[in-house]
Amino acid sequence: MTKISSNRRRVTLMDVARASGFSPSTVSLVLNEAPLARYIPEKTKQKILEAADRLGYRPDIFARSLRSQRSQMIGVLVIDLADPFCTLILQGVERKLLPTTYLPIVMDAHNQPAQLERYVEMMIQRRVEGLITVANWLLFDITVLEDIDDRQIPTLVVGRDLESPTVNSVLVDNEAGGYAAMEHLYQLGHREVAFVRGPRRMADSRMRWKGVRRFATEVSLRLNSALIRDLPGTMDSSSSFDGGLKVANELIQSGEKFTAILAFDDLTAYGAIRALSEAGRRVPDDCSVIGFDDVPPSALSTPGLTTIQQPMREMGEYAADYILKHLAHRLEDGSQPYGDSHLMKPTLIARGSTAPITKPVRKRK
Amino acid sequence: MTKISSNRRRVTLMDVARASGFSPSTVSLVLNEAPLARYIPEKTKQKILEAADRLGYRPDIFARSLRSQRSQMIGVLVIDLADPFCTLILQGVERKLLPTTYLPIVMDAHNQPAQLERYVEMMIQRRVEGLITVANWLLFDITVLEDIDDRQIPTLVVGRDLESPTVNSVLVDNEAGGYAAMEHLYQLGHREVAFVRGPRRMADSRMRWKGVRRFATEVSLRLNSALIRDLPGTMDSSSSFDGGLKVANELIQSGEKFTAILAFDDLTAYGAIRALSEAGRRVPDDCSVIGFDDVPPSALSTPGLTTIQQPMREMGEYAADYILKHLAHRLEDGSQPYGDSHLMKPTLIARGSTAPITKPVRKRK
DNA sequence: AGCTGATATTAAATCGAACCAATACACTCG
DNA sequence: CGAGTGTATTGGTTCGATTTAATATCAGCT
Repeated sequence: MTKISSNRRRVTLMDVARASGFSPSTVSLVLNEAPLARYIPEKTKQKILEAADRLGYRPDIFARSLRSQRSQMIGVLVIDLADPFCTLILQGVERKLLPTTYLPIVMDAHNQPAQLERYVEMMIQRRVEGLITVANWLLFDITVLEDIDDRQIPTLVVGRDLESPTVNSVLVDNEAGGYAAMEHLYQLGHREVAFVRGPRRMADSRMRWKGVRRFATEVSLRLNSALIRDLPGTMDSSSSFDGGLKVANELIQSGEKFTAILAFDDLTAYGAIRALSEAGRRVPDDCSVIGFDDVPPSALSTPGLTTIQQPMREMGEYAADYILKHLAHRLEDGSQPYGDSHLMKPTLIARGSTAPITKPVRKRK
Repeated sequence: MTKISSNRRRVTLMDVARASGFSPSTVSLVLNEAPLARYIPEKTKQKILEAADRLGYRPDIFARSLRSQRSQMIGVLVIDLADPFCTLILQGVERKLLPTTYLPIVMDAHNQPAQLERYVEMMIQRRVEGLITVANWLLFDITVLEDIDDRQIPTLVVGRDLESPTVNSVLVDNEAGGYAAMEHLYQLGHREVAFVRGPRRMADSRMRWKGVRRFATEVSLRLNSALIRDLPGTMDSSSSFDGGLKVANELIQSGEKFTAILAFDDLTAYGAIRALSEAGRRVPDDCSVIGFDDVPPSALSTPGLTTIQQPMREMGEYAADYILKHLAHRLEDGSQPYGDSHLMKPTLIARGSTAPITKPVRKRK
């Protein structure tokens, strides 16, 4: 029965030593099940364990860290906590770390690159043993991570391909996702599809588009270039709603006919839905809309949003596993397979925002 | 120009001492601007600072913590990170802590009381200097916080009134919120309002209802008891969508006439909207819906959700301030004004899900 | 008796910074 | 001239656990 001591002073290893009649060294060996404890008789061990338990001994984490030079902490740097994308990945990381002795330290850069840099500094100062960066949006300078690399801290980037030879990453197979989204619309009968692509510079957007085009080519579908638009370049996740709204409005204004919109991500899709609604076009009756990500609200809105689901929790778990693996093998094998990026399969989630094209599109003005 | 050293070995206080020609003691005094440093001439200080900078000295946080018995960490225990309510509070906390030397340590209980308990243990073990608990939903056992109190760790609960004499809290003025929501619907002309209240045992729900009734009494409006329903008791935040869907369906099935729904929170409101939609009733044309919380998706859905906004970031900031204040005065004045709960003002956010009652309600079957 | 090797335990060094008590020197003043 | 005060610096201890090297005991063997 472990008892929580309510004494004012901390219970130290020395106290346990005194109480059990052995030296601090012996107590330490026993409590840590160190190799040297193999010759210590069971009877002694019992006495020590009993004493430690009775006094409610908890090793002082400061002293232990100082001596062992280990923090037992893994930094998780997130570009924006309010972005559900980040949150879900975080939950995956946490789930994997829970049964270990490692503690995730979460820092939120609030979409500001400067914060991110400062936080990397803080992470180093706090001596994190590994670093996971969730930065789907920010196009940040890779030099920030050089310090990290310098200190032999295993690092992984989630949700973005850094195209750096020194840092590994895990992300969704954007091309497969783009392909699946286009395929879904095509199978519902849509031939005139409008596209709201992500910012030009984003690798994510380029890969998704590549998938879309690959499918179009396979079925010999010609894409109308007047229906292809990009979100503006300087964006963070929270502004993609506004971007989607604006670009969809332009599409509607253009007068080009389309029966579906394939949006860069869920928030962009919601912006498009708002624009359609304001123009008097119903979703999905008058126009289907498909997103990308499957953030939690997508299941709750009416209509539910059809989207390409990124396995975010799984990506978080992969990240944590990656770090743990490297931490475990750090001593025997220091070399990492650098520049690797692991792709995970996306899944189409069909909800209410897409529908078969049955009747001819009503034109309203 | 601060240079990041890339040497294999850490730069220690001793190194700076050797490089500057002074003793470690002197170096320590200067770098910490300790009281005793007042007699040290500027010239010496400059030399030491220069040496420290040149070598890229960073104090070892383990050693410092051990000696000073301070972790410089503040624990933030969150009932569910995926809940936007928690996320926003977290951002408030972080914003306040950013300019300080304190680091927030976030732990996510994933809606499981058992986790919460385990995490409190971990927090104590990691020696957090303060604790903020965001637990709007969970009706957890207060005994968990007893250990905390025992150790003189300043603690604050956000989003729930614990009704405990030993722990303070900050939360929104739920009664004022309920009042404002009802007032809004009334002013739009709604007289037949349906209510989806929260679980009976939740203090939040009771207070909101009190506000609703107070307004109704003031304008002599009789509430139809057939239109008053409760969400089931055993719930977490993620299931309130399903709850809202189910209860709203029951209301629709009941055949009672109503022109608006006042929901316990935003997710419940979204559940209700789904139910209405499935029954062929449009929002807000056929029925207005109002929520409570103003979680981020509420602004993005179509129609946007009218709701009572909780000042979540501000509550987070208040919490951080509270802890910082107590930490600052810990030594001179250990006594806390226990059992206090600070109320913050909610704000009505009118969006597209509520509308004036103009035409008579179409009845569809 | 002397040696080996397994068993059992501990003294002492270490991690790096903080800080109290001590020292050394230069002054001023009665 | 010795006591007192302010200025400048440092030696040495402390925080609490880990770990290496060392010591002590005893059984078994030649």
